[in-house]
Amino acid sequence: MKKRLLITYLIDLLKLGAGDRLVKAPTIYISHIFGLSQQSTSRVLTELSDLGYIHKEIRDGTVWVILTDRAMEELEMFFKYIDGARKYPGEFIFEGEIVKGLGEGAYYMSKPGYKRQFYRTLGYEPYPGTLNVKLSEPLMITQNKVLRKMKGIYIKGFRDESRTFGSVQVYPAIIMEKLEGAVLYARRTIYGPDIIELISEYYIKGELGLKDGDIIRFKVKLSENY
Amino acid sequence: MKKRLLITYLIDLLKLGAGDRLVKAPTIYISHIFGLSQQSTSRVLTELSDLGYIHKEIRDGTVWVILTDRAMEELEMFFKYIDGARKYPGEFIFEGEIVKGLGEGAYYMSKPGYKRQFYRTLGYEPYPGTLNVKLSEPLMITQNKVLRKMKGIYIKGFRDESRTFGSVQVYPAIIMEKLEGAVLYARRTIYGPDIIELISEYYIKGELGLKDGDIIRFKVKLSENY
DNA sequence: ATTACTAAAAAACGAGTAA
DNA sequence: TTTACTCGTTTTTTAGTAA
Repeated sequence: MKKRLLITYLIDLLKLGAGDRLVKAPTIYISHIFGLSQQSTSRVLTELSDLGYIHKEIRDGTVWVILTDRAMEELEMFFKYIDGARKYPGEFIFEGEIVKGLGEGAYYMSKPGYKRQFYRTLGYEPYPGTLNVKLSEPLMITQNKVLRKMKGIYIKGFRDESRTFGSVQVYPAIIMEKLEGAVLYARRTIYGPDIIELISEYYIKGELGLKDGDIIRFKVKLSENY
Repeated sequence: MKKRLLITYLIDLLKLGAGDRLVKAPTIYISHIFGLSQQSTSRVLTELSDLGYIHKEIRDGTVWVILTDRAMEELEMFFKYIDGARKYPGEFIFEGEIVKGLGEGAYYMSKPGYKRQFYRTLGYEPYPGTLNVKLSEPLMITQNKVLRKMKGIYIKGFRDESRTFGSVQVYPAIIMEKLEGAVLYARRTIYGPDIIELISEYYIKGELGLKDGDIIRFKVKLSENY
């Protein structure tokens, strides 16, 4: 069964008070909450138990359940997601750890072919270098994959004497609620979906007093154009 | 498709910012958020549109969506439910309008066969009369159906000279955060699931300064025994 | 590039029912 | 009373593909 559906059932059980104690949960009346038949309800509870989301036992022939820590973690993540959707609709908020890049960002950012286009679309020439952020939460990684697919501001690739440079996309971002910058996605990249790259007019770490290993937060607000 | 599942998709769209403006939502990348294939995503968006939850249009070959008022109402209800589950797990909070009953409550409540048992289980003899509350929100009505099924404190039926009196169940409740009382469910009742009956040691309306037509709130905390 | 139809496979569902 | 199995039916899903 799909996880997002399982979670809605966990919410129902949480509401019954199963978050911190065993509660009586006869399938025949839980079925009214779940909106399923008694049989399907039994099946769902068994599946939740098999997946380690609930502890289920039968006393005097009726089911009692309590949510596991695993379920509570899953619920917390879901609630966090919902809170974000309610409070900051249209915003992608990221949090991750600053990691050392390979230094190749500086090389690319200094190419006039990119610099001109950045100036035209973002209003400034970026500092020659990118800041790499390592995402660890699964939610962040999904968000990164999705944002990448959305095709923000398109920066065309070009070729100089020696080689070709691929196209990139950028999304204006606010870093640590202070500094303007942008998320940068290179068409061809060596990084996986757990790394996200930032650029700005200024040297980000210096400007914000941060160093490698520090936690950094930033948000991308989706514009009307993408 | 099940409503609870539809709502999770609406939350995803809300997060994208579709709550107040048309947002670009190409099925191929929305599919990453939904956790479905491109084809299923297309089908889900079509269904959401058919059900009146989103307005969907195609510009230059890609889908743009905006949530309808109907969807926002549905989401608000869901959020309210979740907030309740998080803040008051194990509690059933009711809100409804005080309505005039048929006066038959007073007759039943004055029967010694019931009075003795109420005293033993609730610790007091109830005021001879019941307060009828009319529930209008669908969530409240569902909650009422569920609570009724849960079998709280069991009060046995009995017979006197003339007739038999059916069994009832009660759940201790706190009325308007002040007055102790109980929800009463008669085994045989003439009321539908949109009416819920309250009893208390005192005359509830008098004690709380309420009259017919006023809004009343109360909560039932599920005990460890049911 | 998209969207979304068709068709076949997979998953979920509930009635009947045993324990 | 319960729970939960079997099994036939319905619903949901995705690959392939046309537009």
